[in-house]
Amino acid sequence: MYDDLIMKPKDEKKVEAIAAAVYLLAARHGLAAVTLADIAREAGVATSTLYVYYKSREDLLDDVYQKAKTATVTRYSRNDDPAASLKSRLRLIWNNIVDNRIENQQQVAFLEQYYHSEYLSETSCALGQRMTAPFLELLVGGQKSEQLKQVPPPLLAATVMGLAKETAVLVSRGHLPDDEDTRASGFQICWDAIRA
Amino acid sequence: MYDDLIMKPKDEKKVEAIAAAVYLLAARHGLAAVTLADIAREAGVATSTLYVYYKSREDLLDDVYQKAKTATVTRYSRNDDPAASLKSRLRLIWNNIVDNRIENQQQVAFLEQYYHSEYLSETSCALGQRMTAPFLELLVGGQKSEQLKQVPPPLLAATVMGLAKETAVLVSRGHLPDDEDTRASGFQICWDAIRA
Amino acid sequence: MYDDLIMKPKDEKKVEAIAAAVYLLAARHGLAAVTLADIAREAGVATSTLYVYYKSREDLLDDVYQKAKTATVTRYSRNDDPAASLKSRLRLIWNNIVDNRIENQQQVAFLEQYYHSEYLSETSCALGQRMTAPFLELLVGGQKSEQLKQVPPPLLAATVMGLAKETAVLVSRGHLPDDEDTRASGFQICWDAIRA
Amino acid sequence: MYDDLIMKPKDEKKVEAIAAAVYLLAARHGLAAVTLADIAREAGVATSTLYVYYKSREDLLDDVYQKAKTATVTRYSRNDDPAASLKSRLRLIWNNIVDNRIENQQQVAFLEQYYHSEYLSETSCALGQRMTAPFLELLVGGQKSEQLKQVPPPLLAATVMGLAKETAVLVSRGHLPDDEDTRASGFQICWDAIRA
DNA sequence: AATGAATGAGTTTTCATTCAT
DNA sequence: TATGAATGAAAACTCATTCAT
Repeated sequence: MYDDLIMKPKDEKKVEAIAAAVYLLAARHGLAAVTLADIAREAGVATSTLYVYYKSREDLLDDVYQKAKTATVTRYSRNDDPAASLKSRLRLIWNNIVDNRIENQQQVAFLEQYYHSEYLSETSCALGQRMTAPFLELLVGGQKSEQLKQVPPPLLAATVMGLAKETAVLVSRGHLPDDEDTRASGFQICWDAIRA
Repeated sequence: MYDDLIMKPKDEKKVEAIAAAVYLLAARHGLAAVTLADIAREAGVATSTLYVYYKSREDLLDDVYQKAKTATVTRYSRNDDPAASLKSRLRLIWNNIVDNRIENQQQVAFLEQYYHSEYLSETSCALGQRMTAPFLELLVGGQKSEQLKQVPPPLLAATVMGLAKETAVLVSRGHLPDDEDTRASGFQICWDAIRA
Repeated sequence: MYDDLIMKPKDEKKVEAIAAAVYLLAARHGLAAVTLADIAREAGVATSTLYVYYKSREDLLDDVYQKAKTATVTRYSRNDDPAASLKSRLRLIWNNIVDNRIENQQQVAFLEQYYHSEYLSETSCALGQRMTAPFLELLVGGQKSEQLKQVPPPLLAATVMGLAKETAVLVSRGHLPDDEDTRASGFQICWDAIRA
Repeated sequence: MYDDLIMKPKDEKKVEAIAAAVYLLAARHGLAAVTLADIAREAGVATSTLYVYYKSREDLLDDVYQKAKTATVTRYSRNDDPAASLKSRLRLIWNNIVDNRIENQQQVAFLEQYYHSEYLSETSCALGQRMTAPFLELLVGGQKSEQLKQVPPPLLAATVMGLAKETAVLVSRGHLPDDEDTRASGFQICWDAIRA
């Protein structure tokens, strides 16, 4: 009965309003409690309008997830200068991750909940890996120049991202101030963790 | 130990079966998709029987959360020897955290989802902080003896736990082998991260 | 997620009330216009109760169809005496069909609409053929004794059933009186149609 | 010819495409399952375009019904020669009915479902009777010349039409071959049924 | 005339919770 | 204590219809 798996997003503004509504509501009430009626109300459209853009609730959330994931990973490498030193580049990336977590709390809250709550579509799953490939290459380069520990590269990557996340969470919850000291301490920990 | 949230915990076996069902289903299908009917079926009781043990769905999940959280945190300090060196004690704790994540994946999956998806009851929230207090004290002691970095203690705690988590996730997903090398590299990273 | 294809009818009275509601509403408003809320109201239960008995609207209608079809075909051979003459037996069957159509108009109305409106489940489809087998044998017997025309037996069966239906429809619509004359004329036409 | 039910029948091709879509979809999925979106897609127009031609869904179906009904009844008397013998004329009509049912299965499927499923508009209802009037007159003529049974004329009409339908259904379903024998047997049954 | 987009008013379906036994 | 059955409230989803372009 249905032709296409994904419907054409017609009005980009509405699609973005829908995504923003999902982020907000997931962060505020928890993804499990977010209904299509909530999303529609927050996005300023009728519930049935959501079905003009998406075939089902699952489709909607999956698309929003992909949008958010792409945006997030893109922010990780913002202002990255390939000519800079390894430590400088990692500091920038680490800061980008912390910034992203703090500035886009709602998006991050949604991403983490959706990641757990439903089996991601294969497309979404592959997406994550594709985006982190350049980051892995940077780390491998650091290992070759013997600046970083000779451990499995995914462990290095997980260390950087995990530590950035922990710092950001502490800041978001008010356990740490969002200042230069926090950034300095946080990255020092990160750098000491991975350097050779 | 038991407050009024739990109504008539006569049959401990049933309570455990219910908790086990919740862990399994949350890990398999995502907590948001777990219905009381699912839990009852998996636990081998009738749906209405759940109300013999709990006042509501929220109560049930909250109790299961507290059980899991307590068990988890308890495992963190298993075999801890207060007389041992700081590094030894942290290595043991780090390994305990990794072990717990690998051996009790379903429980951990539930804990993380529940933590995100709904506002924890105050009781549950306080629980987490109470359990980690001794760990924080250990770290503060390490700072006083100048073995650890002079940064806010929560940052040290988050570092240890975050890094243990990252290692365990890589192992669980098959990206790293579950062997001595992994443990050695993982803890080396952790120790370098926090040591002065 | 679901265990059984067909749920166990728990309260036979309710199942019958549901079926009766479907017959009544299908006859009154047309099957396409019958909603689950209508059925529930007419049957004196809550809408959600329908889902205690059936997995979906389709399942419900399919089960009601099978019930009605079985009941109908059973009525066709009511009081049939295998020892009676061919003509007597056919007259009885023909009358039974006419009676059924007149007395169970609602059921018949539902059967005809459901037959058209949705692709019947294979089970339902097979049912029809199984029930008419004895009738076909009777006709074949009549051909062997050269009392009936030597034409394909399904054509004889369709003739008897089709003519009984036409008579019943004329009576139901008030175009013919429901009396002995009508029965006599009607069966005379039928007998002349098939006799050798 | 056109009343106010039809709004702007400018493009006859589109109107025909719409009707064809209705026949096809009603036969394939059942009339109850046919949505305006389905019809539009099958007819190659936008859904809202249907409202250029019709005021509502009901109007659309009613118009399509009238078209189909007229076409069908017209086919019944195709090549009818008022000068021919009664039996010849009835044989022709009987064959025309069988032909129509076999050749226009989709149209017939739609007609029967629409006839059952919704109360026909008065116009549509009257149409059916108007079309069959000449046929009734032919039968009454046959009774006057004592060639046909002295029974209520509607019974004779129903007999002829009902038997033609049954034969056609058996052929359509593959239970009978579409050959001369089938036609001969079929009409023999019909003629024996009604002749005096 | 033709249509893509939007929607209100419904429909089916789900599920936590209650209740009689 | 345990449960099968029932249900109200709310969820997802559908679709005929409207409207700006």
